[in-house]
Amino acid sequence: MTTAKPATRIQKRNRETIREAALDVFSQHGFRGATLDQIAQTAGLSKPNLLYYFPSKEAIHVELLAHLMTDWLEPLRALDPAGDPVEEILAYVLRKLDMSREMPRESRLFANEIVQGAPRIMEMITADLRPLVDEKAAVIADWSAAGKIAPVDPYHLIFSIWSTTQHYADFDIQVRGVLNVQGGAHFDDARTFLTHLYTSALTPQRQEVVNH
Amino acid sequence: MTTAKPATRIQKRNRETIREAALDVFSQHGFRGATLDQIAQTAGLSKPNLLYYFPSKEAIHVELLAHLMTDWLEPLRALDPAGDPVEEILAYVLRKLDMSREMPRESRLFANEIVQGAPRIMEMITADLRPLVDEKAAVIADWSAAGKIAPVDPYHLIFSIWSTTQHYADFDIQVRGVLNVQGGAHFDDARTFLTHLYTSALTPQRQEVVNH
DNA sequence: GTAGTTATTGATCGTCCGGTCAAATCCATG
DNA sequence: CATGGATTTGACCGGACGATCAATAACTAC
Repeated sequence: MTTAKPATRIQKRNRETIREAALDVFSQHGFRGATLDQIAQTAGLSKPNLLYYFPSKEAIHVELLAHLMTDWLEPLRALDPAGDPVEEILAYVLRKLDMSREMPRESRLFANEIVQGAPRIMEMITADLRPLVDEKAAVIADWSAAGKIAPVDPYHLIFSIWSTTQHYADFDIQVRGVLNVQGGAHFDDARTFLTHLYTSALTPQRQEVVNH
Repeated sequence: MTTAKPATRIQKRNRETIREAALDVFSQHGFRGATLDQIAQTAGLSKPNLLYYFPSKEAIHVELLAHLMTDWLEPLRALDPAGDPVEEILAYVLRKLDMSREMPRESRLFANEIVQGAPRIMEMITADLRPLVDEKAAVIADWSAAGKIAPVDPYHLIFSIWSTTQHYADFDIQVRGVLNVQGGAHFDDARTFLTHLYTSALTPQRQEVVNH
């Protein structure tokens, strides 16, 4: 085609600045609650200048969601069918928990969108998320059938992992309100708890005969 | 004071109609995303008529949140220190799951608010929620110490119960997108899974000596 | 039925917000 | 340092939205 985008040095810098600011604002207020003025001010640019780099408010939002979906699915993608079942799932849990601590804005961006019916990313869910979950759920189902982990519904297991880990990002304000803490110290306790929760739920009953 | 509120028959009916409509709209679009016109249309009233019964958009929202907080805490309040520990906690889990199926709008209303930093209900969290959680966490901690349930962090146990159950209401659209289902049949699978999850996590290791 | 209160609404106000545009400024290249 | 494209911005537009108000309609009590 006739597409030709040299992509200036200034363009790269400003588009990234805008993405960063938009992530801040969108994750905090949701799509409708965020304003271009807020994003512009956070980015240190003027409002018309935002719209010089992105065609619309929605375009910024969609780009953010699309760009982040990849990172978001990476931990599940990394679940290795050849690895030790309990270890693999536990590694997935803890990786997700780490992401809640390190990328709470991204988590909240998705949470905002999905709670409100995912009007702008439903397509991504069925096109990208579902196939991946199907694939990994099959792996987990195989592990269950082989007696390598306790028999569990793999889909609901995955749902529970998403919810328990993302809770610390999405409901951060509530967690802090209840625990009355400021920093991130409670993530260690969460780690310990979730390790216990999933270890006991997944470890097969007849542990003594596993290695025979 | 000089407060005197006879509360007309029409007032009762219309205020309730408005609350119902507002719950619909706020839970679906969040506070900022909802408009008075939407609420008015859903309620079958004119916009000025809404504002005859409530002083402002925010007043409707706040009243909803305050009114629902009580219902929301009831299941945890019902956790009986004198009951069988595992049964009590499991009953709490399943009650919360039922509420996600039967009251998804209420769940999403809170989710929307909390994800965005709980600007309008932070006070309720520290004033109502925290004391109750503290009280029940102490009960659970006692059960742990007495060896009646496995040793777990009571706060993070409660967080996990909130997140796993409310997930089916708040992230409903994602759950349906992944499972490719329409009705509510998956709630049975969720029930089975969560029963397994919390039974295995809470049952003490040395089960044989429990009754002696 | 009529007086007085309660309820309803069309019209309108002021503000906010997404988006546009023309003019001005910046900047890389010859 | 001149030229042409890239970048930036002040001013503005049009629609949406929360809220107000005066006027009308409906209802209640006597």
